[in-house]
Amino acid sequence: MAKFKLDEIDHQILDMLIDNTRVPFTDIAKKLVISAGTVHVRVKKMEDAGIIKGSSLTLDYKQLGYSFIAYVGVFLQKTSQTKFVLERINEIPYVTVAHITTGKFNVFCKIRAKNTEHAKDVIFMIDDIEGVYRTETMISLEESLNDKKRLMHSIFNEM
Amino acid sequence: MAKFKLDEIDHQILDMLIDNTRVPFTDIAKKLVISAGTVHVRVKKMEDAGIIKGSSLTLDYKQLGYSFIAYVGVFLQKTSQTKFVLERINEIPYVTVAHITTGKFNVFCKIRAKNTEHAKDVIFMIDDIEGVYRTETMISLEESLNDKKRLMHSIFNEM
DNA sequence: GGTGAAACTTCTAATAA
DNA sequence: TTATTAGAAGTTTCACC
Repeated sequence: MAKFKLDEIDHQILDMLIDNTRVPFTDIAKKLVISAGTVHVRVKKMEDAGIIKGSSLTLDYKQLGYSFIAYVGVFLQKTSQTKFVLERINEIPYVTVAHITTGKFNVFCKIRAKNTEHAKDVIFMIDDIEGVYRTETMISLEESLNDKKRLMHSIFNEM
Repeated sequence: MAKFKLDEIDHQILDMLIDNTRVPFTDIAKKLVISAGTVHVRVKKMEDAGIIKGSSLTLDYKQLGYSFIAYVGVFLQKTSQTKFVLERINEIPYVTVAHITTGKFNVFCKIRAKNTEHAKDVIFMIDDIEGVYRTETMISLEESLNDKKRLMHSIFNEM
């Protein structure tokens, strides 16, 4: 993970790919007035450097029947159990992301479920993990994802 | 957004694309023993139906100098201001996702910042929004993302 | 629905600058 | 480092199952 300095061309390439990973390199090349070979080399370099960790689809989970989102704060009996509990939590597929946090909770995670009934099952799974003392749930009534592009622009414009 | 029934082939296609959106359709076709044309048509159909909302790169934000993650709970003076405040919050590029929630907070969001100093600025931006009464921050010491594939498998295996 | 092949487009690696 | 190039590979359409 060597420190890697991105230049303006790299930013522009990421800028096009972050919205649509299947944009042809020839399109990127045309827009940036460079060759497709250069785009290819640069993307490869960013992949090798680990800046680009991968690519993924954005699916409509609502349409797949998963419209329930909640955050679950987890209290542990002992802080030393954090790693163990985190691992168990990450085994639950309905947990999309988990954190070790400062503040009142030891672990904090986001879950995605079908409905309240299903969410209850998921929360009980968490409650049942050895070392978990108590959980506190916060239900999302509406989620708004912010465009990754905007964060990227902020990052680039100050580098 | 017509109800759209995915079959086993669709699942397999998504399964391959979710890990790497640039997998050639010919590779998918080979693996599923169907023609590349079929893969193409099916992906297009899922895009048209909105199941596939898009594709995006996974970047290493740590390497880009953004290693700070926190969740910020927002208390409002009046619940009626929720929509307005949510919009203002979403204008901040360092906010990656925001929710309207039940429970103690009115709005709950995730932020990504360079460091504690920068996070302070971001939190102050939120505090400064008209209608925001108070915020409460929870700092992530460690984040572990769960594999999307696992949620997808759970979704598919029960449909 | 799906196929297979044709026509077209894109990728990639080697070479040259 | 970047550009060019050419052969390999991938995409997309379409006539036909």
